[in-house]
Amino acid sequence: MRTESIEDYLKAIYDIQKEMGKVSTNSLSEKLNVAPASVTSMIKKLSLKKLLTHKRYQGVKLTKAGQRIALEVIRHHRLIELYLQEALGVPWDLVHDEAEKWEHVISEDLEERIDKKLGYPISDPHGSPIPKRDGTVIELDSIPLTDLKPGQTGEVAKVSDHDPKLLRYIGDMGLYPKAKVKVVSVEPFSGPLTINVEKNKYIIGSEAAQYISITNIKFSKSELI
Amino acid sequence: MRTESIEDYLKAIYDIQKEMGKVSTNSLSEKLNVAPASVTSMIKKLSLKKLLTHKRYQGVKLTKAGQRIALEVIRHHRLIELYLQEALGVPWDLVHDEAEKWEHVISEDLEERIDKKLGYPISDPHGSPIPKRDGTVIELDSIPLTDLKPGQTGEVAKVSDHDPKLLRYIGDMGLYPKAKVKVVSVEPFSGPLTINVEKNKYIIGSEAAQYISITNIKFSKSELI
DNA sequence: ATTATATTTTAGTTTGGACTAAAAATTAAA
DNA sequence: TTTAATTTTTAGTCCAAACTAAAATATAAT
Repeated sequence: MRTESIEDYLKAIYDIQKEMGKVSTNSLSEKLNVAPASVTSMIKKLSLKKLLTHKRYQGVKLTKAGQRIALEVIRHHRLIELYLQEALGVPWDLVHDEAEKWEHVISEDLEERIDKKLGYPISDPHGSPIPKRDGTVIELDSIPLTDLKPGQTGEVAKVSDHDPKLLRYIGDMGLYPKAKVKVVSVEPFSGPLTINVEKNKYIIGSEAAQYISITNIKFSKSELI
Repeated sequence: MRTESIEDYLKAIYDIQKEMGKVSTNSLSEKLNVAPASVTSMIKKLSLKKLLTHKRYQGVKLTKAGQRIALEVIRHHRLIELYLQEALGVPWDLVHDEAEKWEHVISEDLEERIDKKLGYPISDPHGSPIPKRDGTVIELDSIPLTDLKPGQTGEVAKVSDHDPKLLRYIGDMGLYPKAKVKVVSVEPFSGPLTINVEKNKYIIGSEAAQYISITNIKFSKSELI
């Protein structure tokens, strides 16, 4: 059977694999808010079902079948997020939590209708790509805002959607996907960054800035963007 | 806690209470597709939580608190059904199953948005009333199509949504809520009915006809409606 | 290399919600 | 009114998925 819990684990594994490469028991425990021992036993089960492989103390890796399911669920999630925003005006800091529950119960038929209504979109409100129904994804490469040097400009590729408060903060500065940013200065020792977002100047802590991914990076001589 | 299962029980109890008056262990078992023994133990739990009262061998009755939850879930369900039809074009025989799952996970906030988008509707695609957020419902009274005498006309009030195949059959005859019907003749011994639906003549078995509720019943001398 | 720390796994419980089989209570029929 | 049939409840299991506490393994530090 394919329970909600299994879907959550597979999705989490996919996410962590993407972000950090290695997927440890502990990282899953933290991401899913369950005890490490619970993760161990679920890993055992998923391994039996051939949805992942596991080398003790070396982490976990999705099989083709496991990745397939993960991407299906992620596709649900991201399509739903976008739909909630576009069709029902749900603010972007709330779409995640709503989608988190709906993603497990939507039918393929309804998903198809939503996809069509949205015009077969390729990314969600936070800039993450929406996997195709056949299980393909195009992850664009981008780097954290904190890695830009003063004078560099770029475009917001995506932002992390893990914390609504963070999203509201980011949104208030206009840092939506596609927004043009220029780094004016960076304080040392993981200090704050001074940035321009489409003409407006902001100061943002590195804590927050690391959750914003930038693409299309260039050098700009001009004062403006 | 308020689990999905608890919500399903309360909803089922409300429905049966409405349809048949008495809510027996067996009727719940049948409606929910679980063993009678399972019902007994759930009744015990719900009784402890003061969501219903129970007299052995005499059935079950929702308390105020229990009815409150039931109506909340039913409200979710019916709003979702209508939304799926109106906004996403889901055919009326499929909205029920989809809503059955979504109803348990939708937030109050999202429900409010949907309600607003639909213009605060009062009934779902099958003609059942949508409870208000404060827990009030107006159930219009109506009688089964099988109870009409030849020559009587009426208007479809609601149709049962328990079986998609039945809904498709009913829909093909145009028997949606508000449709005008005239009973031309009725065969004895629970035989088929000959009816006119907005100018078209059909023959329908009493099996199906009993699931169609009619309101606004009058006598018509004319051949037409 | 030995000790200390961190990570992961075992072992054993708990909880919710289902199940079967058998017993008890109620209602209907002879 | 005794028997038969129906309905409901007990008693005991099972399963998924979580938990805690303790043991085992791996990595880091002295």
